[in-house]
Formats: sequence, C-alpha cells, structure tokens
Amino acid sequence: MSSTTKTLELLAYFTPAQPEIGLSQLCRQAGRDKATTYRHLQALEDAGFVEQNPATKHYRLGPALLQLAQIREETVPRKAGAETVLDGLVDTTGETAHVSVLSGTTVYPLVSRESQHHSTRAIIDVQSFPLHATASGLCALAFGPSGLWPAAVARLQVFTGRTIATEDALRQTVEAVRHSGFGRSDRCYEDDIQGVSAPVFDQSGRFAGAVSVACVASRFSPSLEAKVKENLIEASRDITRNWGGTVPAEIEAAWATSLSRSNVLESTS
Amino acid sequence: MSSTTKTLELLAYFTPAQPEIGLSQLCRQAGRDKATTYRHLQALEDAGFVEQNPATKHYRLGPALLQLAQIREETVPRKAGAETVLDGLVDTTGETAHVSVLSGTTVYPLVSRESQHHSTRAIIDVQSFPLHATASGLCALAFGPSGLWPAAVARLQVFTGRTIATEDALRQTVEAVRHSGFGRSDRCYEDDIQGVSAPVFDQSGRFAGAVSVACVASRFSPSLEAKVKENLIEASRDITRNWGGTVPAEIEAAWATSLSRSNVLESTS
DNA sequence: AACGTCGGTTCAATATGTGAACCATATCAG
DNA sequence: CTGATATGGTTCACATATTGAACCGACGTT
Repeated sequence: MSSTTKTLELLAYFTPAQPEIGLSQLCRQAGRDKATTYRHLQALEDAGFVEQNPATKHYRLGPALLQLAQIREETVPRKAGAETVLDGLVDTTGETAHVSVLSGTTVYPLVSRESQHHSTRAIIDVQSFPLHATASGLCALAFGPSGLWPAAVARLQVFTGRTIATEDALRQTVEAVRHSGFGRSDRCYEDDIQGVSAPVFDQSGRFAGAVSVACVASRFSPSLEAKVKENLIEASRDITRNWGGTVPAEIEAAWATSLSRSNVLESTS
Repeated sequence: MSSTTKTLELLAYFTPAQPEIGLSQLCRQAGRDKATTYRHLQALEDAGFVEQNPATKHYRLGPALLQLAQIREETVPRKAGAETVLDGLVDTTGETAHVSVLSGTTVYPLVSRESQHHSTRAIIDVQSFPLHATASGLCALAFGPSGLWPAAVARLQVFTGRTIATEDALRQTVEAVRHSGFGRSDRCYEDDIQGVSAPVFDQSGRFAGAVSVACVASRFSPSLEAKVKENLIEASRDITRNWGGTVPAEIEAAWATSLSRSNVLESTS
C-alpha cells in the first residue's frame, strides 16, 4: 500500500459524528504510529485537506475540499440532477432514499434524504456501499462493468447473519437482480434495513449509479415494496435523463415483467 | 517534498477551464515522469479523488470529494454564512466580490460572486491568494497569526510591475493595512485589478479570512472606493457574526478613522 | 512532585518511490 | 499498407523518501 493511500485513508475518520480528531486519538483509531500519522496530517494540511482548530489543536477537514468539490460538480453535475428527484421519492414513499455513484470499483454515496414521516428511519452514513451486501452495490454488479466482479469477490465481508458470503450465492443474487431490474438487500448490510434500488445511467449509456430506498425492515410489506418499486422506476428514469442518458430497453423490460408479476401477487393475495 | 504532497498537487491541475486531463498531458503540465504520475493518479483513484472518463481514459475529479466537502461544511459552516452577504455586496457595489479563508499559512477562496453590472469584470479563479500580492493576503498578514510573516517573505513572487517585491516594502504595506483596517492590492497581482478587502473573524476571535471586492482598475475612482469600503465594513460585520465572532474594537476604530478621512477628502475634492 | 496524556521531533534501518526504457494500441499522412 | 507519432500503461534496477521506537517539553490531575 502506498504511503499516499495510507495518508488519504485518514480522511475517512472525519465524519459528521466526529468532525474533529486529535493526533493521539486518530492514531488509536487508525492503528498507526504517531510520527507517521503526524507527517501524514502535515501533508494533508499543506494541501488544505485538513486544518487544525487553533484552540484545541485537533484536526478537521480543510477548505481546499470545498473548491475541489465545486469543480467536480461543475465537471459532472450529478448531485444537482438527483436532488429534486430524491425529494420527490422521499415524499411519496415516506422512507429514506439516496443516490450513489460508481467510480472505479467503488460505489459512493452522492446525496441522501431522510424521511420525516416516521420516528424510526434509516440513516445513511457510510463511506462506500459494499458491492455484495447493499442494494446499490448489487445493482452495480448486475448492470455495471464486468471488472467489478473480482473486486466484489475479493471483499466478501460479513455484516449481518444474512450477508451473502459465498461467490455462488452472490452469482445467483446478481442474476436475480439482472432479471428483476432491482437491487435488493434484505437485512444483508444492516440488521433492520431493507434496501431496494434501481440502476441509473449516464450520457454514454453506461451504468453510472443507483437510486435506492432504505426501509426499516419491520415496515417492509409487499404493498410498500410495490409502491417503492414503482417510484424507483420513475426516479431512475428522471435521474438518468438529468444525467444525459436513457434507461436501456432491457432494464425497462425487466421492470415491466417484475412489476406486473408483483401486481398479480398483490391482486390475488 | 513528500510523495503524498506531490500526489495531492496533481489535483490543482483540474480546473473549471480544464476539468478532464489525460495522463500524458498532465505529465507535461506538471513536469513529472509518466510512471510516477500514473502511480499518483492510481492512488488518487483508489481514494475516489479522481476517476477516469471511461470513454476517453482522461482523468477528472472524483465523487469522494463531494462527501468530504459536505462534512467540512457541516463542521465549519462558513460558506453558507458568507453567500447571502456576498450577494448583497455584489448588488450594491456592482463589482465582483469574494470571501477567502485562512488555513495554515494559505489563504483559500471560499465563495465568489461575479457582478453582472458591467461587461468587463474581475474573475476569481485561483487556488490560493498570495499573502504579499493580494488584498486578502495582506489582511491575513496584518490581522492573522504572526507565523504567516516568514511564509510570506519566503514566497515574494512578482506578478505585475507593481507587485511588492522586498521585505521592507511589504512591512510598510502591512503596517498601512493595520492602520486603515483594509487590505489593498493596487494592480499587484493582476494588471487591471484593484482589490480591497476587510478582515473577518471567527468564534474564537481570531482572524479567519477576508471579504474582498475586486474592481477593474480603470473604474476604480475615489467615490467607488469609498462606497466599496463602506459596504465591506457591513459585509465583514455580517459574515463575522455568521461565523460566530465579533469584529475587534481596534478594527472598528481603524475603519472609523479611515472612513472619516476619506469622507473629508471626498467632500473637499 | 509524580504521573499520564497531549502534540511534536529525532535518527538509523529499510521499505518505498522513482524514471529510463519498454509494450500495446490507436490515429494519421503518404 | 507502412512508418511515424501519439496515447495509456508496465517493468525493474537503483536510491531516496518513509517508517516507528524512543524521546522531548508542555499541560492538567492526583
């Protein structure tokens, strides 16, 4: 692992829950040497990626990130093109929703909106979505570049009692996702969360990310699932359009069969 | 220079004007070896700081920056607290205005707003404001921590025919800034730009940044200067309040004498 | 005053980063 | 078709930059 990678990994310890961290504490959390960590922080500070709170000497994320994020958003204006759609999705489903983007072999959160309808709700606070254990990740495996497969298999970390743990099981699940047009994570990543997601595409027609709804598992009824899926389809079409793409015909077809089957189920039950 | 610093410096080549860069081109611009640059980009890609446009293989800034910027803004919510004030400043002065923040020994741009009143106007598109050559930088030297002085003297780069080039001249200028309460850059950094700025303070009472107006030099009359200064005082007070601080009494006093003198000048001229 | 913790520094050992040369591929002119 | 010149990416011998145990001074508690 390069020294640069180790340095950049330090940034992941700065979260909304813990926005400022002292040197010693960061060493403990990262399991690194103090001298090394200090030098790493110096490098980050030189670049404006972290700064020190002058009062406490604790480190926090720096202002250079704002500039770079600004340029990123001007380059690939995805966040703006997802926000309003996400608001609508949260309104109609009453559940927490988020949009993630694929970059390299990692699925990153882009925007998330928490529902205000229920007192219990899902909170999205992760650095990246594991490919094998989240609805977004499964979408990426099913509809993204084939290069993701080895990356997923190499990191089959177990999060809950239901996490997919073998390559075979993963292959079957991904196949089901391809068939239905929806990613599903039934308490695979967090114990009480049911995730459902639909793929989103960009101007080149490639898989670009996913739009997802995270439901508290105890609330997840067949009727909620049907509603969520209907709205996800709309949301995926809208975001895809905003990102300059169109939903591939085979995805639309998968959604159509998938929905009609669940409608039959619905009406006969 | 650490390898990490060299790596992070690459990010500065991604600008709104040039948001995507190929490997070879980046090597040329940065004057680096291709293999090294490639590895550096790999490290940045692993961290999600850059990604490759799948079509062209060119690199562009990555999605991880958006997350980190979000956390930074939640930690130190300065951008939001400056935006509305800046809008007002642009409205009343009719010139481009911006807010910068000090982090370490560097003054970074935080937000800028271009005026729509004139067809010629200043464009703010820099990575950082040199301490000795810009109004914001001079404010930092005058009102910021004393540790900035050596950093400024070590980098007395000449930008225009009027750039301050000697330590003595800089000392005098900074003294004048302390006395007047305003930073001034009379075509020191760019040939046709007159910058005026006022310091902004944070909750700890320390110098935190500056709010500035950049005028096209040919338009910069004494009456415009007076108007700009009046509005800068208001803006500085407002942003300082939004950042949880209050303007120190000695700054207010400097402004008072500074303004009354120019008013006298104004009325007698 | 003894102790623990903090942020920060030193220096020998060596892991890590480096760049000239190389490859495969694509584009273009003749 | 062929040779020239781009591109992104890879290799390997070499040496330079990174590493961490031990250390320091400052601060706050006991």
